[in-house]
Amino acid sequence: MAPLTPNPGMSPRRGRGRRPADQVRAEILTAAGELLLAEGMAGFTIEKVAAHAGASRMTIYKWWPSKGALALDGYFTVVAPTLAFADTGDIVADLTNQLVAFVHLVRDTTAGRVISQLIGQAQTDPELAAAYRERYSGPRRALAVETLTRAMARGQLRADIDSESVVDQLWGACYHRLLIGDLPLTEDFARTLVDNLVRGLR
Amino acid sequence: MAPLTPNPGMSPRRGRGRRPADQVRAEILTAAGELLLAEGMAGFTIEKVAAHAGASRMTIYKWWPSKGALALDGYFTVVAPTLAFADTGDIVADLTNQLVAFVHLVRDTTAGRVISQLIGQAQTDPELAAAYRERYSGPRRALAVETLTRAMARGQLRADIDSESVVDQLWGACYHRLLIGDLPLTEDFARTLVDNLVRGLR
DNA sequence: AACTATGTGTACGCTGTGTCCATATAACCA
DNA sequence: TGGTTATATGGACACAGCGTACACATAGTT
Repeated sequence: MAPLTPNPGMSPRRGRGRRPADQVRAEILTAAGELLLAEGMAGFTIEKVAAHAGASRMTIYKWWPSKGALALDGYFTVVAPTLAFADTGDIVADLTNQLVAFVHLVRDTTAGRVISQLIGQAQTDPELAAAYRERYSGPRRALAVETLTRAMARGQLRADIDSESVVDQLWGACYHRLLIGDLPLTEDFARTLVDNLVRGLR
Repeated sequence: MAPLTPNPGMSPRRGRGRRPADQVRAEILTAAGELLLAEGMAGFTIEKVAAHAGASRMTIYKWWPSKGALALDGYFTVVAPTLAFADTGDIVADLTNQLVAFVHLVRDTTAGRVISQLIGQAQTDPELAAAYRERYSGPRRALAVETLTRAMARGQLRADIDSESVVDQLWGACYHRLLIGDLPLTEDFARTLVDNLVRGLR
């Protein structure tokens, strides 16, 4: 189980001495992302990242303040953010599509495990938590709120809705199943979430 | 910052040799719970638990398979489960009360930090994850589903609701704010969650 | 009184962290 | 072209925590 080739496809290490900073940074980030996808946060150590990048630990400590920060950077390097949020004018369809896409990302790729472990790590790493909010959850929440607000303006939803709370009831519900895992995270579940909210329970 | 007295209120250690198993187990669990509330998962180590319990690390390794398992046991020892779920016949009031109580538990006591860190740890500790599901989230989810089912039988809610998904949209939404923390977890938020779902968004 | 189960103290090796040095060399500037 | 500076490198260090092993002490049981 060693699919990670040290220094993949780069010019071989030249021994001691300085290398271009950007190149080193790029190799470290790639190595971090690959290691994250391959082994998850459990096997993610500064030492391993340094080894796979053919770099020295000192360099990593110099550029990243914490293990979590490096992991998050590595994650974004490998998994493109893809923050697009289609707005076709049909809020129910848009929400459903977005949620279903999220469910597939989380279930059918390694990203789900990585996300959950990043969130897990963030519970004891304030810097990582802040970085995660700022770079990941924040922008995504903003896009969803924006879409909901437009739907309210179009009259597809009540105008007095607290759209932030709706985000928690859609994506938060998915994260709940992802993180606790007592029930499966399925496409049907995603559709049911939208249906419950839009139609109401009674 | 050393509020934890070693071996609080127990007969003093008697040096080497065997002590009653039940007594040792009880002292370890108490120490684990107190340490957890005082320092959170970050400062929770087997060594510290052993020190505060006046016990040897070996003993802990003998009885608990992992650090997470010990933490969970310690948590339940100090924070009583309190799984009661009032059923007054008014489903909206019952859900709201239950959610508001949860919000207060999580915000106004140290339990919130501990819960979030236990969930966080569970992301890389399968044994802890299983124990958490079995002993904490599972029973709580079952009680909520049961209450929802009764309300459906009484005709207060539609009969074709998937009550499991509703649980995720109420408690899961709270956990979302607890774990991500980009928006505050307030009593109003809890009320809004119930309102959104019951009335529907349009 | 003997036996067994179990807690205790101590020591060891392992992994990972975070920090320090001296050295080498790329990038920059005169 | 040559000197200066920034930065990457290897290596070493101390520290913490985990998990294990062994010998010894003693409570519970027969």
